[in-house]
Amino acid sequence: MHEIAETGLAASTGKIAGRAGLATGTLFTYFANKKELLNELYFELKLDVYTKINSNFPHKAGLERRAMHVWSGFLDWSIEFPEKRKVSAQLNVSDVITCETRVRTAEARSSIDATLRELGSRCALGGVPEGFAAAIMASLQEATIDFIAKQPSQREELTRKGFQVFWRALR
Amino acid sequence: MHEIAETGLAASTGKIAGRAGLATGTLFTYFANKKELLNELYFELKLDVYTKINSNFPHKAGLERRAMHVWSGFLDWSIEFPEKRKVSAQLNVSDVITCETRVRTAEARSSIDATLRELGSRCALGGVPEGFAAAIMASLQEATIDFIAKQPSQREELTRKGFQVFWRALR
Amino acid sequence: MHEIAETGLAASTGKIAGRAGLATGTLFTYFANKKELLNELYFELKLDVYTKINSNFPHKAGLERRAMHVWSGFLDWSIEFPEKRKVSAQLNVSDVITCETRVRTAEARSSIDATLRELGSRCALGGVPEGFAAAIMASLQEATIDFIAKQPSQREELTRKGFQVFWRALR
Amino acid sequence: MHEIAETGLAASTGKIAGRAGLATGTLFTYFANKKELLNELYFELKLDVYTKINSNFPHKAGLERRAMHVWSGFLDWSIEFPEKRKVSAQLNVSDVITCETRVRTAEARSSIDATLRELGSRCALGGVPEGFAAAIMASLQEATIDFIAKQPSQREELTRKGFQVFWRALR
DNA sequence: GATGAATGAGGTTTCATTCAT
DNA sequence: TATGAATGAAACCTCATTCAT
Repeated sequence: MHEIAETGLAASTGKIAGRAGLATGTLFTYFANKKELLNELYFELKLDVYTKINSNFPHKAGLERRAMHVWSGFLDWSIEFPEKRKVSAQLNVSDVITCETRVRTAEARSSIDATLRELGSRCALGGVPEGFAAAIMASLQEATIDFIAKQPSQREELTRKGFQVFWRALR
Repeated sequence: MHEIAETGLAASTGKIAGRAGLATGTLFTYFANKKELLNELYFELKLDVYTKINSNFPHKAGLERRAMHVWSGFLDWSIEFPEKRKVSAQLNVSDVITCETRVRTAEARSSIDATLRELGSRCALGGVPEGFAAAIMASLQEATIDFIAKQPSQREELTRKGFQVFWRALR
Repeated sequence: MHEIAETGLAASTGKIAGRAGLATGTLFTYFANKKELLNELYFELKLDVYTKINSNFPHKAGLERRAMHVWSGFLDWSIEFPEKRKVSAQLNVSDVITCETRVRTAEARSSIDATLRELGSRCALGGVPEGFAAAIMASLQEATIDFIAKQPSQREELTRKGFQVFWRALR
Repeated sequence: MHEIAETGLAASTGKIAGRAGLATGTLFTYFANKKELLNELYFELKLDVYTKINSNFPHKAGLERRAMHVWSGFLDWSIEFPEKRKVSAQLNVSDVITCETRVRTAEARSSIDATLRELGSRCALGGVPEGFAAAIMASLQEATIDFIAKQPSQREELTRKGFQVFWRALR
């Protein structure tokens, strides 16, 4: 992850192995090839956020509180581990992530998905396609994080304002 | 652009030259190196949307009408020229676009920026940082386009709903 | 042998070990290196045919009968164990078989060599170099086996005709 | 060819390029990959013998003279260019030669094939499968060449005796 | 004796860029 | 200005062999 955060997805397998304290060839006793390594890394990173968000999820709270939990859970993680977020985002837009990996990560979302689905179905706009609410949250989060990265001092305020944008939009 | 849309940014200079009806070496009489070529391409693509949006801009209309113009201008362009949007997006997240290019593209935004700045300053949320409204619009557009790509028949409705999300959020 | 028959001499030591139910490293407690393993395999295979041919050798029969015994002994073995023949042939043309191994295999030929030497010395052509008759038999056998492989139904006839070619040539 | 004659088919593309006075990469402007290079080499070598044999072919002579022409044509070439023969033989038993290449080489045999087919059909043994005579000649040539390589002084005699073996066998 | 993770040299192939024509 | 063969560094990956357990 460190190597990719610095060099991008084009980071060579040799360098990646070196960073991990391994010889070039040793890498391939753990991963069949580079693509598999990247998919595994993506899965690990996604699992990391999802686990964090799921861990103290306010299952019994109202929709807004739950939505806010998802919102700030992802934002906090992104700010606490900027490398993780950066690499995760790069992998996400790349074309190396297979369908199987996407399915595997989706399976780990559980409560997050339930909340977003509920939001979508009770949306003020009337019927929106499955996943629209989730996509909007994700896109707004990306925008918000970029701003927090530029102005870390306003983190709290931007986190709140970003969520307001999201909440007002859908409710 | 065609070559990159098909192959990604890793498209070789040789193939790119071939597509353009040029010999490998001739490419480098027009561009000093690949990075410059990609930056120029990005600039051209951005100029393309911005010119289109600016061309019939309703300067005298109210804020909502102007915002809607920007919103649908970008969406229409994305749907009419999917390759342009795809390549533009790929270049945008890559690390080849230089600071200079970003400045150059920003300069071509004129009326668009004015509208979005106005929206930001008159935002219902109270003070938001410079550029926040623009970033939110861009991120919501990305999300909306992805959905339209999946369900082209609902293009009109999704365009409208997406804008509602945006408008309700900020006003 | 199985692994090499399928993959060729480039079969990796790891795969070979796996086929034999051994761990990668264990292979090297039995053979110092890959070359030694291949030489040993070649020797075993040659010993296998030679033992078979020698086992029921008609020592007291006439020259033609003895020659025919050698001829069909090798052909039968090749057809009964196609993998053995294939691997043996591959090793034979490769450059991994050492001089020592060739000597060791030659030593196991005993009666076969005696017969072929006799054939050479009583050859209708007058003096031919030591080993010429043996080489001719071997080469004709290769050709014959290739044809039997293509047309298994004519095995008997081709075996007979091949021997006729051989016998008429030298007598 | 020189590199492969010395090192075998495992000769690295880098070394092959170096021998030809080219940089590693330049090789791949002439051949798409190593396999194609080897196939092309095989074809060239085969074309070389066939052209030589066909060039002064005694079309009007009797069967024996024509057969002898083919026989000694190949033997002379093998002895004059031992590297060509060695590499050609190695390629022939390897599994890199494609079906297409085999067809292409076959097309260049013309008069040679006609002679061998005639020999097969007028064979003293009665019906033999298509190609049997050709296979027998090839195998006997291999054996003969190996002996000439060991005893170059007896080249003429061995060439003659080898052909006698062949002729007596089939007629 | 058996194990298998670790090693790193070496293999093939790609590609941005140059430069003589 | 146009060409495209030539370049060689660098990429990914394999594999014979070692050695601590």
